[in-house]
Amino acid sequence: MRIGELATKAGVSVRALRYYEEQGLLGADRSSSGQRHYPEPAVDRVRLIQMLYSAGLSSRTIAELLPCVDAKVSTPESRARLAAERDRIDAQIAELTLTRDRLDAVIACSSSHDGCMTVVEEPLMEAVSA
Amino acid sequence: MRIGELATKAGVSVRALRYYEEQGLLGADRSSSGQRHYPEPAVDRVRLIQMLYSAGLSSRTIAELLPCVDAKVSTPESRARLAAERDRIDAQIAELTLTRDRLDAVIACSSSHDGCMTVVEEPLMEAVSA
DNA sequence: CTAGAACCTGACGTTGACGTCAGAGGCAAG
DNA sequence: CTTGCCTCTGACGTCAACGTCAGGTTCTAG
Repeated sequence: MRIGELATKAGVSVRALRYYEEQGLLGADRSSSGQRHYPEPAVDRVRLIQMLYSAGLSSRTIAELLPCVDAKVSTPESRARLAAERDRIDAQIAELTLTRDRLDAVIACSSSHDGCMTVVEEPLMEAVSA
Repeated sequence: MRIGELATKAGVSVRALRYYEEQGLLGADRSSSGQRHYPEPAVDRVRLIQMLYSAGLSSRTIAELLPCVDAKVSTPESRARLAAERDRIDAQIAELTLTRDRLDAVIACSSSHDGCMTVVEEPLMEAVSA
């Protein structure tokens, strides 16, 4: 498939796909006239790349991770790299959960205004700064 | 307290505090010579601002949310605004959880290489694109 | 064969949350 | 009073993940 079709199927822009190639995240066959051609699994690959981007990973980090994913090279380094990013995401989830609970507390307080702020705020902030 | 002390206590840069003021997130008293002076609760406020930033909210959104938090104005609009952002964060948590599970699957596969990729990949990706 | 859609390679523009530097003034200590 | 640290206001720099435009080629439908 050509780049436009892949972009549509994966839900990203054509520019993004060219950028992924530039960053070494996504290879492409070239026709004799220079046009990019992708195999079907490229759709899933692009979606995976998008998942990792939206998890806050940089192009460089993703470029380091992807070989571990598809080449299935099970070196101790690759596994450590994957586990490290997994842990980063876990930490991010924990932090977001705290933020959400903080907002929930504010909402609850705003729905029936009591002095609940002073009760909730302190331990929550300590947990975050820790 | 002056800006340097607040920056240290809240764990952000002096530049960041001035930027928060510029964005209307953090007020400050001024001495006759023009230096900023903050009350003690500013520390918690800055930490809250940081929480919201790291949850992916923009300055503008935070500026709209903060009055709902401290003024405790319980208008239906303010509650809707808070709830909307809470839901956004919830969605973000769900997406991150999927990404983490995806990485976990890759790690498990990499630790004992079987054909687990083809089993796990499909339903997981559908859930994401949905 | 020809119009229009899709593709190509540069290359500059955008956005947000600051970093950083310049130049000038303010403040407590010795 | 002066040394040294803190603070002030601009204002330009940065970085990543693209958006967008220019100028040219290629594919496809009628």
